[in-house]
Amino acid sequence: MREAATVENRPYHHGDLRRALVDAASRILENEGPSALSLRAVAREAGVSPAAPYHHFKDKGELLDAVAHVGWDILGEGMREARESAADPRQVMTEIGVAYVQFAQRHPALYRVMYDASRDKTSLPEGMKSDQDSAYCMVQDAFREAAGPEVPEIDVELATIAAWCAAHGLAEMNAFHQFDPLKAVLGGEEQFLRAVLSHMGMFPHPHG
Amino acid sequence: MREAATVENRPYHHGDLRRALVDAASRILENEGPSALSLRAVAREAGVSPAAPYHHFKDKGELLDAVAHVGWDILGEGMREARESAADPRQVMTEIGVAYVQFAQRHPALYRVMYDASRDKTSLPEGMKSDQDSAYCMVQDAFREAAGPEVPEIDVELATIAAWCAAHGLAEMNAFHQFDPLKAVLGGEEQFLRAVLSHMGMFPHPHG
DNA sequence: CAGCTATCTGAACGACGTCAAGATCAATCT
DNA sequence: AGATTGATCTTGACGTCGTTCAGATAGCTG
Repeated sequence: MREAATVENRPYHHGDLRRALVDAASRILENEGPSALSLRAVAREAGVSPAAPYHHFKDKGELLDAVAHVGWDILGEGMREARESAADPRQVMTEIGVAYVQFAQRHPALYRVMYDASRDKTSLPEGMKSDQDSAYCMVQDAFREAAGPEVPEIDVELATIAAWCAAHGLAEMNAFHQFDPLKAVLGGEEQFLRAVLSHMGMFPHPHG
Repeated sequence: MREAATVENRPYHHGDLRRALVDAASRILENEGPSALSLRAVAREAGVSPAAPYHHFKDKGELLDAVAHVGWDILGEGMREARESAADPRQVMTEIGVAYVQFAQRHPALYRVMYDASRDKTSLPEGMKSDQDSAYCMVQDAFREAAGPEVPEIDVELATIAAWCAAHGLAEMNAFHQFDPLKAVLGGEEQFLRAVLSHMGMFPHPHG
């Protein structure tokens, strides 16, 4: 019978420390922000010594990769839901975009870790490349479907990249309190997001 | 007669340490990357003790703010040049966009510092807010001019935000080696940038 | 049961951001 | 001129960090 993760009668061997560390890191990230996310703090939160994580991760970066991995999982799930909740198929892209940006807004620190993990790396770590690809392919498929077979593949590719970049940019800007006054004028976060997205070429808007 | 900045007959008082520190920080950022940018390393590079910077900056963050400040200066200059080099006024936006993304591509670490400096801050530091605003207003004016007087101001605002976010997203993605294979196919960085920008609604493209 | 290997601890190292106390020097006041 | 003041810089220290290594512990295999 396995307990939660924090602290109990602490057997010498934890049993599932790897998962516990990732959970602890996510918790710290959410509650205290990225500046509090040290390896030692994670170990502390998980109730083990500062050196324990090194038996499950090569270094701090590899832990963050694992955290990023679950981030991509959650984001992918949100995008999938958004795609299937779209009434008009012409609006699939917009709904996916909203879901994407809202994810970044709800988990700003995690979102940042996800991109930091893939930055400055010549080759992405094993699982993450495929996670990222799966989300990317979702957008690509939506474009291919909306465009029809006569549109050349290179344009589908470029449109996907354009949409991804635009969403990423909006996500970063929006997640870190820019544009706050304008949000008030437009009546809320989501209104604002949809308004901006509707000004980007690849996110069709409902009313004309 | 003032010498360069690194190391010489080192008088006890430096004379212009503040500027020397910012220069040293920029140099480290460019040559060794953001992970090497510690306060101590900056002091070392400037030839002073680790505590010396604290007489010119409240903490490390304030030094980075100063570095970001010069970054916005350089970026603003590049955007200004791009605006004036645009032949067709309908393409001003595109040229500014290219200049923006190319700046991030040439100074990836600096670009990151510029946005890190404005993140997680309830109120932006003195000079930076105005620097950022001046660049932002440049884009806004370009849109207002291109749109004409019958377009409501709120749409100009939203289009500006949309363009800014899109450019920022492309800048981040492009600066950190994603999409490398596609660049090869399209025949170079700038070709790629223009192709992606042309798929974003607010950057008009020349050929049709 | 003995031994092997994976897992975890404890202690240590160098680097970091930051601070307090003292040294040094430029400018100002008398 | 000489004394004083305030800004600038150094020295030394504190606590935290990432990381390593030798040794303790415990689950697994024979």
